[in-house]
Amino acid sequence: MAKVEFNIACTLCDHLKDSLFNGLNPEDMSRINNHKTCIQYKKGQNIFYEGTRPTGLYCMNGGKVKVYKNNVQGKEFIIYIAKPGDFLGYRALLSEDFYKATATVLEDAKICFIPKESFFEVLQKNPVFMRRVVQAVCNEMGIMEEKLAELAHKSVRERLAANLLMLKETYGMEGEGSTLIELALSREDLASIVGTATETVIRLLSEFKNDGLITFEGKKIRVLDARKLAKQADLIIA
Amino acid sequence: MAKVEFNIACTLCDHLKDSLFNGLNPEDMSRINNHKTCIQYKKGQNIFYEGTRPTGLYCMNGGKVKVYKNNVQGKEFIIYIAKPGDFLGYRALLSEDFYKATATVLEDAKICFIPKESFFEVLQKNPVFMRRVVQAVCNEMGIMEEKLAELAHKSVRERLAANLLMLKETYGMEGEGSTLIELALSREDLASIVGTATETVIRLLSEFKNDGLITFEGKKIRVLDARKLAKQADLIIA
DNA sequence: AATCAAAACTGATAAAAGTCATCTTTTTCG
DNA sequence: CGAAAAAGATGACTTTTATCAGTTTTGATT
Repeated sequence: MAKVEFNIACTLCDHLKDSLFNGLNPEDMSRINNHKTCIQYKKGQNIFYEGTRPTGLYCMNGGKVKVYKNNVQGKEFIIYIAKPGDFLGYRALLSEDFYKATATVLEDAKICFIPKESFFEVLQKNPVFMRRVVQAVCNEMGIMEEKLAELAHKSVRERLAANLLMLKETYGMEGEGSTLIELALSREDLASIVGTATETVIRLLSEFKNDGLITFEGKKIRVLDARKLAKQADLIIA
Repeated sequence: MAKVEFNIACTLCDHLKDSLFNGLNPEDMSRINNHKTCIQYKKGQNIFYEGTRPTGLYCMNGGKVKVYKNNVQGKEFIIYIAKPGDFLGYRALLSEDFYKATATVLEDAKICFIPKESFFEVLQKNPVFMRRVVQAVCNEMGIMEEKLAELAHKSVRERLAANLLMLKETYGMEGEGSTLIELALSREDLASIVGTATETVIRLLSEFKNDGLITFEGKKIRVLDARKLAKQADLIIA
């Protein structure tokens, strides 16, 4: 499981359009580009650990990474799943804090590392970029507030349904016709997203399947009836 | 319940030292000061509503304000309780978004309103201030991640104990000897903080009281045995 | 002080979800 | 390929917590 380096110019990156780096002026772009290190990771490898200090920013070029916290009993809660174009570990970096979560590769990933100094330099010189970062962070916060309320007052069934819909939206292929969740999650990982026990997820998934709301395609899940699923999630009434 | 204006120079504000405005240069400080409007609110009044657009930033000068989301069935989840020195509503403002929560006065409050334009002007002109705001936002996010994991995997009893300790730390008087939670919360509000039913909070509180962990003083709660409470919260083992 | 409303409390019950044990299927890897 | 491990699935059982219905207490108002 050795780390393999690769290289791609940021300007040629397929995911630049989805990234916060999009629209950066050439000077700043090359500052990022010239200082980055790009590494290929295999499934199961860790990107960073809870309790350690960030030394830079990770920028996803391929694959999927889960960011999660472990509680005392070793139970995992997945805070989010990073996809290409996403930044990783910026929260701890920007608040000059330890990592409060661990990041582990879910699907073989290509990730670029930008040293703290380079990132901060661009951030300080470029108020427009700073503004966009702030906006993204605050957006993220809004989503987390939503999740908090959901976790506090929705049943596991509702949360599972809601998360399946979210996963379909976020990791489905582009275009409206996308119904397949392009992410092979284990039942255990799904449980860690929803905040419940693995057995409960298994039972509910097979109920959803029996009711024709979803099907399993290999390790992936296809949403057959998004509307009924939304009803299960209590997102639409009646 | 008419709104009553008052005025206090920012430089003379008792809570400047706890605020993100602390350390602002005189020019920026007076820009904020000259454009602010300060209003006294009574318990129960609303500061802003979920679904509306922010037009500026609120800065707490006195009292307490709860920021919460209502779910479909009308159940409330309190995201945080703002105290003097805190900013209110900056998340939606910075992400150019609607308010995703409602703010209601818990204890008669004095709140200053800074128009969007003035705030953004200072933010843009002053990268150090911007940096501090970003740091605060990211810190807040770290706390919310913690809350998410707590909500996902801890029992109601553990969460209540943890929240009582948090309330003691945050709203107790300064100094180590502070054991009284300086905030008269109804059982219903406490339930909305913990994410449970009012009856459950009532039952657990009286258990905690019987076990000598807390006492009631009027409408307030005093933490008698923080160590045992931390044990109940599963924060320390054995 | 009497009245009313809201908040606090109590008990009974039911539903939801976790845990544990076991079994089957799939995947991994020498 | 075949053994071992991991993931998935199922059943029985228990615990936790929500819900409902009702009572008591407190506080506000006239």
